[in-house]
Amino acid sequence: MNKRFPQNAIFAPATSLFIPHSQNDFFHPKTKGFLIQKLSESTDLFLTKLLHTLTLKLGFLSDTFTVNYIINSYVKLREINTARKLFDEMREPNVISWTSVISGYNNMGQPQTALSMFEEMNEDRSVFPNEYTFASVFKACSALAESRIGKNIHARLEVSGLRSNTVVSSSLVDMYGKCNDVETARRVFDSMIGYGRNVVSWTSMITAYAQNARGHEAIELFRSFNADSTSDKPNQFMLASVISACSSLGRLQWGKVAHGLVTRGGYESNIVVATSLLDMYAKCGSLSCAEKIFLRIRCHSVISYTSMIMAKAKHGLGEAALKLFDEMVARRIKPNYVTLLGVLHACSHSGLVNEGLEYLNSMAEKHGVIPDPRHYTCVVDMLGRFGRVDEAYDLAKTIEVGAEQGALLWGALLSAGRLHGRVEIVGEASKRLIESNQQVTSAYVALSNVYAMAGGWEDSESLRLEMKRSGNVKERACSWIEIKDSVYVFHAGDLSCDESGEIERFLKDLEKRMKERGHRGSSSTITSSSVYIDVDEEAKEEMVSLHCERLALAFGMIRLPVGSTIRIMNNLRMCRDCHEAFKLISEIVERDIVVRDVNRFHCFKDGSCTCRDFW
DNA sequence: GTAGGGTTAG
Repeated sequence: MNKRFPQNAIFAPATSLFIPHSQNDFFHPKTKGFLIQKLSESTDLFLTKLLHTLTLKLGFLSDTFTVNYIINSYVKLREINTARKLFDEMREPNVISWTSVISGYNNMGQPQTALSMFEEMNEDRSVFPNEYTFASVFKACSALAESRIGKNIHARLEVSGLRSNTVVSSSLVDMYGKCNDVETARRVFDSMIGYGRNVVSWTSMITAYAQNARGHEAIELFRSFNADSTSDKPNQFMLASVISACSSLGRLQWGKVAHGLVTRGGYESNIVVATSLLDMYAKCGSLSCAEKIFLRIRCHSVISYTSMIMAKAKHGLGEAALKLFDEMVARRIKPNYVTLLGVLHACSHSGLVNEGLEYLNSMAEKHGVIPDPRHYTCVVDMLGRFGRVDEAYDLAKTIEVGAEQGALLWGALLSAGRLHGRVEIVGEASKRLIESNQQVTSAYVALSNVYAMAGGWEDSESLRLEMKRSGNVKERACSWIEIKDSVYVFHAGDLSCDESGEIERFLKDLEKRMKERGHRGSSSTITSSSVYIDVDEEAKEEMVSLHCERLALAFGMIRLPVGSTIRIMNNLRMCRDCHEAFKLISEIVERDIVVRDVNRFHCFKDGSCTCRDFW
């Protein structure tokens, strides 16, 4: 029998390492080192299995230290079941064995199992979680967005005395952020000042703000990070979050500064960063810049395609969005439910109603995405916008939804009913909305109006009183526009700006041009404020809000000639029957951006920003 | 000397 190890590829490069030559050598301490080294390097399942077998033959399977390496090798290769089996066979798993498997479940997208293992570990009594374990467990809680469990484990962490650890605390900040408890996230973040924060801690907190619609605080914190002399430089994780905050705020200037930082940091080729940039440009109104970013992405993902499809859909370019979807499928990038939402939005916002229905009916079979209530809501909205209210209602009735999504579904139908003067549908949708218990003011107002119209004045009055008692009062709607580096806010109903006469003339001109292009007028066409007489309260507010968006646009365009800085914010969106207006506006704005950006893009005083090349 | 945290579309 040949006592030597076979001279194959596994052993060949290891000349500097110990190579066993005799039976006794198998048990030489260096053999273990050799196995461990190979296990930690392995990126191949066959090799790991071979090393696993070798470990068994050499009698090292009872050695916790060595087995941990095998477990981790399987975890890296995403063979979680094999790792778990090996773990279950261990005589004395230590905290590292437990943590490795918990982390493995996290990596496989099985946070629930990760948490079950953590509970099992706590029952064991012979082994105790450490900082590594807590960090992994909070990551599982983040993935589940389950604050009840997270808080419970946080309490255990405090008792354990392991909280003064940057990694554990950062994972806590992230966990609270993902559970929408931003205040607690901030408290943990503030408490970290005693033992140090790093770029990950800051990113966790910035992300907590960015993902909870608190973009201004995200940007403010990013500024503090940059001002803090002990901080590192922002990296791709932080920049992606910051750019996302700029998108949600529609602040193009800030987004461009972040783009400059991306360029300077060398992160432009990072797919996540690039996707966040394209989304930012699209949401800040610049579809052409978004497209430039998109075309520069070398290795596309489902998210980059979905973002671009969404961008085109929101800008009223339905057919272009659908073309992009075809391209994506042809490139074998598998669409997911968000992509299909984008496709349906594209149909909805461009009047491609039959195409939209076709996508809904074939998406499961053709793309393996089963339509969920969000897709149906989108189609209900689409049918409603284009007057097919009965079909919308019939479809809505067949959909089983939870309260939150139900509010969106019936809200869409409520709008449709109101838009097309269908009192009975408004009544039904309002009732369903109120039943959903989602504090939707519009439902109370609409139902109250339905009662009033039917002569049920007492019912109407009591409903309004109930609304006031419950404090169910909607925030005042507003629109805003960024001009140079200032933001102008327009509140619904506030038509008092100095230029109102000029704006009025501009709107009339715009309306005329829309008519020339064959646009059909409707209740939400650009009009003067006088049309609001005899419109119900809620509809009036909605219309004023839409009107103000146009005021904002008009304001920017009248005040500033082409070539100066105009920026439309992300709440500029397609609304019913206004495609033509939107196209006109987009044309003007897009042209303006190009002129402006070629000449005026400065990110840094030192001139080191290469972003100019981009333009 | 083995295990841990942060990013993008909706």
